[in-house]
Amino acid sequence: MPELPEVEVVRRGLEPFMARRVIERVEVFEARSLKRHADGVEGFVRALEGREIREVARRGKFLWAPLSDARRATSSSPSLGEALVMHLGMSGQLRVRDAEVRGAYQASEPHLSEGPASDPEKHLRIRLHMAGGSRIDFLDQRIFGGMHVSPLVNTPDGLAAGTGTNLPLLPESAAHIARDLLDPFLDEESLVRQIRTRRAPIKSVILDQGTVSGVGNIYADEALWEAKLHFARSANGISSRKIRELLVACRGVMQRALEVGGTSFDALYVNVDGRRGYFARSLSAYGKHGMPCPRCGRALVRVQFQNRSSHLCPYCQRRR
DNA sequence: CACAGCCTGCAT
DNA sequence: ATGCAGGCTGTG
Repeated sequence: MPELPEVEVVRRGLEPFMARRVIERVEVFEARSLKRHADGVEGFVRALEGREIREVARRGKFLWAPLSDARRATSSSPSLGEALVMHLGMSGQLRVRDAEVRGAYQASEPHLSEGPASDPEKHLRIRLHMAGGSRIDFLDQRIFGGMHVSPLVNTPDGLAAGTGTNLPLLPESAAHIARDLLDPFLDEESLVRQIRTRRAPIKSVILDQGTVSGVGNIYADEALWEAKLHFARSANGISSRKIRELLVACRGVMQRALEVGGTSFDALYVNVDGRRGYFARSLSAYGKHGMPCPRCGRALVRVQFQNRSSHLCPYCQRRR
């Protein structure tokens, strides 16, 4: 389940193969992967073929690639350009096929201890052929992710929109997404204040991408465990100090995951070479129900919360 | 703010 | 056959 660290690993992997390269040809094998694209498969292909990608940017779990302008802006409809937007959803993968990378992929294959290598063509939904011969394959088992082309709009604060870009532009379709915890322009004190105005359970608040982006179920449970907070506590009943502690835990766990290539909890998350991340072995709470809490030794539990699993230590993380 | 629905693969 | 996994959108 890709969250911020996994998406950032993918962004870094894509950059050398997409930035300042022209998209020569686009193949769409699954129209449902373009659900969020306004004018259909043909429109998507037309919007991309022959256009150059400037860079690869990320905010939270959203990736986008601003396109060099082919379409001229008119005075009646001034345009800031558009971007190819990519979201991995639950099970999306972006894989680079290139002589260089294929070598790395095959060399790494024997280290993929868990299970056989997956069929590289399975669940192939979209393929971008880049000038220079590399291919970007979008694979997605569950089709929760996808691609679309969206106009770019100004960031409300006029600052760079996210990681990998200096432009104050982000896709209209992702304009409601808040800055993430690895964003240098995140205003943390105002985030703390904003969180404390909410009455919802703290876990719901940190999973709300419009409040702070990039956190998903895995890192939410890890950070709540680290900060010794119960998921169901109302955000407005928690001290500013504790909220700050939680955000530090969130940033820390995501930073550490990023450094080792992300978390591959099951076979669904891999980087652009098809390699898994190593952070699963560092998880303290997520998926550890029945095992001793690394802090107090009592058994961790898994409970249902808002139709999702939450993992916690009932002793360290009490409601009050 | 809460919840259904989107999806497929795998476990029960 | 049924349930579970869950990021995000759209509805109430």
